[in-house]
Amino acid sequence: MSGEKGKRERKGFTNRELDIMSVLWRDGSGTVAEVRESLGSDVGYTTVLKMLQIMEEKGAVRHEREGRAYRYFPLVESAHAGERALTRIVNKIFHGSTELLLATLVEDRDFTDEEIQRMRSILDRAERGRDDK
Amino acid sequence: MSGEKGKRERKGFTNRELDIMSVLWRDGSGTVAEVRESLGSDVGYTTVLKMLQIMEEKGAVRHEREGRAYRYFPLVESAHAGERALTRIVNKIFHGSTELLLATLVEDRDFTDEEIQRMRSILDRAERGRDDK
DNA sequence: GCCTCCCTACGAAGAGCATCGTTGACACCA
DNA sequence: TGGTGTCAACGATGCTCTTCGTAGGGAGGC
Repeated sequence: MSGEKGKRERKGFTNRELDIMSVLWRDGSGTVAEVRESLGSDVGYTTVLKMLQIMEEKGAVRHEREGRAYRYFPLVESAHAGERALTRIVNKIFHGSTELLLATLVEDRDFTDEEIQRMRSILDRAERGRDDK
Repeated sequence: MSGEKGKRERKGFTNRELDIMSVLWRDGSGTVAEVRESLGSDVGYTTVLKMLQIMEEKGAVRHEREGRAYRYFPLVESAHAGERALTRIVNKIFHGSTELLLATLVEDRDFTDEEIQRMRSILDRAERGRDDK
């Protein structure tokens, strides 16, 4: 059994954890007060602090001292979290069909010509990328 | 606003609930024994039964008698659950950018020419669909 | 010095999740 | 008719999530 990374195996974020990570990903970092502010503040200061402490234990964030306060930084990358979440959804909800996911994604959403063009480009790059291998 | 609509507000599925819904979506329906079989892992019969009973309370499934057993049917549609899950991911992880989600989705995945072509078609239809409005 | 903020640390509490043991009903059959 | 197997109902348990109250420490004002 591998000495995997001492602590907990990352299993995905809980709802609240995801709220907090979302803020850190967007802003790059945040103090407890800043994160709390961004959350919309129907949540107590010590609650946010506690969550960040637990998330640090789990290896999702780290902190640096900044004056008397701590500044928290995300350690898990959003792309990685997204990949994990998407894989789960594809498998559990769309029976492994990425196409079905894409169809659901674009349904009920409106895009501009530019957005659709950029999405086509993403598919083009994927195609070429595969060929390059 | 007396609102609150009596029943539980659907808040998304838990991990185990999603495992079970996935089986019901795939097969259309299932008895406790069938679902348990499909889950493969080492989960007890009464555990599956209990989960299904709770999910029925929450309005996610219903059951019909079949001989001495119950047959469970999904009430929530997979497309709806998928839409909800995707919205959450787009907002929390990809900052509202569907394009970023798509880029992550196709990255690290290999597709055949046919799959990519079909995904392009999905975008085409989305474009025409918008124009029709 | 002492008071008032602002910060972290600690622990507890309530709710929800996931699991299973036990019980009782019923049917089949030897 | 009594044993065996399959089923739902119910309650309990241990764990995680989320929340916050309270305590303690230091900086700055008066």
